[in-house]
Amino acid sequence: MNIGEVAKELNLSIDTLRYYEKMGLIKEINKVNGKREYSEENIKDLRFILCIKSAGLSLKDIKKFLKYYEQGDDTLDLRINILEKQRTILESEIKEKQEILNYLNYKIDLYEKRKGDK
Amino acid sequence: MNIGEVAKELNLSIDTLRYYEKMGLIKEINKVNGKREYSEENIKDLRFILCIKSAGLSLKDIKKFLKYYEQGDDTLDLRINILEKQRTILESEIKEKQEILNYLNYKIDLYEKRKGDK
DNA sequence: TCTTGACCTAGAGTTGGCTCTAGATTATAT
DNA sequence: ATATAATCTAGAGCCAACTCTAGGTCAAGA
Repeated sequence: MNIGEVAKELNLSIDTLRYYEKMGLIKEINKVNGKREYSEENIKDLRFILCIKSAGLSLKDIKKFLKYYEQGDDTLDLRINILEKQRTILESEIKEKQEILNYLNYKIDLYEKRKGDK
Repeated sequence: MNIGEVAKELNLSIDTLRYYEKMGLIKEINKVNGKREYSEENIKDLRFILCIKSAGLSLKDIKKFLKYYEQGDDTLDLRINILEKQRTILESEIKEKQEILNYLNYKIDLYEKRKGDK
């Protein structure tokens, strides 16, 4: 599969695919006549990345996660650590946004009342 | 009040104060011997900015909001619009993060189980 | 007088995750 | 032979909201 097909298949941009490779998220793609030729395994790797990415991990954490993943089951705890750290971050982001939302609702209410008073 | 005192009082950095001024969020601060001298009104304006900022508005939206604010009660609806748009954004961010969190919990569960199996 | 510390400016750098640009190469269709 | 489309590279640009840098001014204290 060439890069354009992979991009379409995975719903990523071509630039993003090259970017992930440059960042070392995936190993260097084999090239034929200077053009990337993605193997099934490459695609599987990319799908896995998108999967952990959907847990909200940064590319940096994804890279760390993959490194541990390659090292096998001895690193399960390390991988769990990454996910739990991410959970903590997400929980506090949600809490913060919820508080902002409450405040915003309060403000909107005030404005609506003032509008009624006019 | 000089800039350092204001920064301490409002818990902002000096750079941020100058930045807000440069961005046109607040009017130009009066200078004495080339140094900013903040009036009580300047501080009140800044507090108001921080107040709407805590509703999660971008600086761009804050600026728009302030512009309407100055124009008086005729712009109440316009201001409400800004706040409601922000509410919509916040709600969908929370929802999205909640979904990511659910997925993350699911992943962590899987990993914990695998750990138990080992 | 000299040093310290707070302030000044314009403009560059930071962050993450892309996205775009310019110029080159290659394969395919006419 | 040539036009088109897809690919390649290195490196710049984008976004927001700051943050930092370099080099300069200024007033007060020892």
